[in-house]
Amino acid sequence: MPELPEVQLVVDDLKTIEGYTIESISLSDRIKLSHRQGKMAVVKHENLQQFEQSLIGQKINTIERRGKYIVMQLTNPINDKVVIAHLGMSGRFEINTNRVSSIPHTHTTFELNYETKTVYLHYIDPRRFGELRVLDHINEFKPFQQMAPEPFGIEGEAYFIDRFKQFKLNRSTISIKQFIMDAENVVGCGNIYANEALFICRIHPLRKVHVLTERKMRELYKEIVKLFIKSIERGGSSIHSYVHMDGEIGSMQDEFLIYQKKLCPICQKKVTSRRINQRNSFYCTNCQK
DNA sequence: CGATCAACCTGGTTGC
DNA sequence: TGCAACCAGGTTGATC
Ligand SMILES: [Zn+2]
Repeated sequence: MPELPEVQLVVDDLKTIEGYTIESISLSDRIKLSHRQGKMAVVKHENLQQFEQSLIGQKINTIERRGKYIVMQLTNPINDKVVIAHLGMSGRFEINTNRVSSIPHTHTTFELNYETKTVYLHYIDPRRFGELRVLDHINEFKPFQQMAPEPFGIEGEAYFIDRFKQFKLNRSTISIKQFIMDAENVVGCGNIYANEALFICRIHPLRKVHVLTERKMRELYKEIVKLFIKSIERGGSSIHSYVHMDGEIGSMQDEFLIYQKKLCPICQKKVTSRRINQRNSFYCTNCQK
């Protein structure tokens, strides 16, 4: 499910539980088994009991997005905490009044109270690539330390261009696709939006970053942000799982120009599909240089 | 440094 | 039709 727009939509839905207090937590047998085997699926904490104990009694203060991560600031009179969640490839949340989820692969259920209301927050993740962590402070989380600014703020573009200049100076030979999928350059750009943005800007995904111009890089950055906004407006891309917690799906997948396409929408020639850095890339060798 | 692969997983789609 | 092979919005760490 998850590139920046999809994560943003999840966060928007999760905001309904801001102000709720965590009463109890239950974990799936799958998670418990995984931990017994020393694999730590989904719950990235050495000790499951500690994980639960550190959350019970905490009030959910705010829920925000940072890159593709979901950040929940928790507060209680003794020690505040922060939950950092990532949806991996197939993770999603659902909020309802069912104490026990009927959905397969529900791995974590939080019982939440607000005054007289009780709701349940379920985390569902068939592939279990997602992550739930509890930390004392957000600064402890390594991936945030080197992460580029948020793309909807004003610093994003300047940061992106600074990074580009550094790579150029260092004679870096990495490809442009690799560059834009690196959260240290721009956050939230996954495989789909990387393919789409490069096609729209007519840049070949294997083009070396150092041969591109600053002008072209600014254009590319703006296109990525534009795609993010367009996607959020359309409710995100829904391919393998739902985006919205009410089961509604997005329609951004109908707007794809190159991702998983057979023919180029510009010249009608056959689209090339090739694995680059473990991800499938779609591009037109005629239109993208 | 950078590209590639493996690991972590299940389920839907494709192709023989 | 049946079933195996292949593929999927991600991230990290090892290897070459
Ligand atoms: Zn073309």
